[in-house]
Amino acid sequence: MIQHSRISTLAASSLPSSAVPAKNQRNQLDQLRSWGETVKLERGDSVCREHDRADHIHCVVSGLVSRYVIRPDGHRQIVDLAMPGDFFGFTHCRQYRFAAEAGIDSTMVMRFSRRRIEAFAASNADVANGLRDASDEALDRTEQHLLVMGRITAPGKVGSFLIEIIRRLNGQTADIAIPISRYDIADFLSISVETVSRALTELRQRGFIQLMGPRHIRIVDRRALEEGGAEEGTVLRAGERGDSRARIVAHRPSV
Amino acid sequence: MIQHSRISTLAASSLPSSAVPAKNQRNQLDQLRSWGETVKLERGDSVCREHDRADHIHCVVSGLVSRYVIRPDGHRQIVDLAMPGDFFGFTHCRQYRFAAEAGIDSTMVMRFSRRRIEAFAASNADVANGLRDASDEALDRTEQHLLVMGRITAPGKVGSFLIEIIRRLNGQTADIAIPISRYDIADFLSISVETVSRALTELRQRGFIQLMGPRHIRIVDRRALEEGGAEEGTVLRAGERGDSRARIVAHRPSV
DNA sequence: CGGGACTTTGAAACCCTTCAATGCCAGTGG
DNA sequence: CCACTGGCATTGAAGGGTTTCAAAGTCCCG
Repeated sequence: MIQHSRISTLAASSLPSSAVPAKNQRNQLDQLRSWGETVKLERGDSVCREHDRADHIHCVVSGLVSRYVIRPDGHRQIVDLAMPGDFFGFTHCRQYRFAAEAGIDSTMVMRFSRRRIEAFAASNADVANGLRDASDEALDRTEQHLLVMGRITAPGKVGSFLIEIIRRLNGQTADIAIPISRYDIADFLSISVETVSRALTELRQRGFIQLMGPRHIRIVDRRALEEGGAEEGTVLRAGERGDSRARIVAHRPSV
Repeated sequence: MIQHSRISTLAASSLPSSAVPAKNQRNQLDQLRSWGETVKLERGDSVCREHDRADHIHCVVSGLVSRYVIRPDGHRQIVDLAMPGDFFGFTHCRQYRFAAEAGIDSTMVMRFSRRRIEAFAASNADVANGLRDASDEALDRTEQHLLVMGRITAPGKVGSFLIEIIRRLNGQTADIAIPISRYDIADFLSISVETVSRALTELRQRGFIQLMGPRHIRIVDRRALEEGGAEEGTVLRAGERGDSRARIVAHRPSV
């Protein structure tokens, strides 16, 4: 569905092969790649803070980066989960509007000086278009997040989240090794941790997913997950929805 | 806070003067502007549909454009409100992921052939960077929407929405002429129409806003609006929050 | 003047949040 | 080796906010 960025070749040397399409536009991008500094981070290590001067563009090489804000009431809201191949740090503001930190250990992040890259892009269309692609990808990603946030029920949000994660992680199998905790999921979806847990339990009880472990989930009925539970075509035993005892009677399974 | 796009000069001839910074990068952008076709739309007229082939990039000249999806259950979710100077249609997918239609009468939209503009950008760094700026602006806009969606309470969402709208519309005065209906606000915030109405009523009763008419609102206490209601520093008479009878006793007003 | 779209308000049901408690597991130090 | 600690996950119960259903009011326009 979503194609890959031209500028992905930037990090080609260190990205997993699956994330790097073989393209021929590495004209001057090779030089650009040499400009990147790669840093290795442990979970919780900061990439940048809110209100820091926005003078770098970042690219996740491996691991995971959470971008978030802390609200006045102390709540954390995660606005983006950047995974290998994802760029972040694009903005028109002088300061970053979000903090960013590694979500798991051994996260590798490449960063580029905005000043240098802008100067380069000013006269090099390839670089400029590469940046544009990366920005467009970030936009697609954010819009997808917005769609998930727009779901009304918690099982709907969590289900959409799982599908999106599996799409971005492997896209092939129905098994997910969720890279983040329940707390992270909660802050990503703006619901409470308990609700995340209950939603997963409900999805399991309805037969939509299997929980092999806290971080290991298998998608059983993708369609039902996308539709967030009791839609047309889904028949509940007792007719009520939302009750944790409700179960599927008839449904067409799909990966 | 959010700076302006280089490519804004594209529509310079028809944009309101306030939206067009005087920049010197109109080298070949003038030519590009001539490529745009401008169409005038009435409320509800379609700009593009979901799953249409994504072969145009659009720019709102005047009026307002809603971008949205219709969910399987019939719910409409608005993911973007594009206002004068805003570009939309950026995506890596071959098809648009959202429909777009005029939100008010006499909306003017400029559109550019993606094929032509891509071909031009491939060798012209100015155009490529202009497009990148426009994409970055769309990203900032979407992330802002995400922040609003992340608010927990309805008054918080509606309050943030009002502040964002006034920022994008005029940014100066405390008065807003809301360009959309309660239904649109509801679909934009993913809450029900009734809740939007009740939230506005509550914000009024608390003294945060004044309702001069359904579409005419005045911000009285911007700070309180940003913080979404009962935060520290806000003292309610009876101690409870959320009761429609609750009122502010002491608070520091600000525009 | 009636129709239709929009807005507001009420009441009941439902879902989520919050508070609380339990269980699990890995890492640590006695 | 084992108790202990801290982070994470799950579950229960109560309260509160939102949705849903219903109805009334407003405004514009044909």
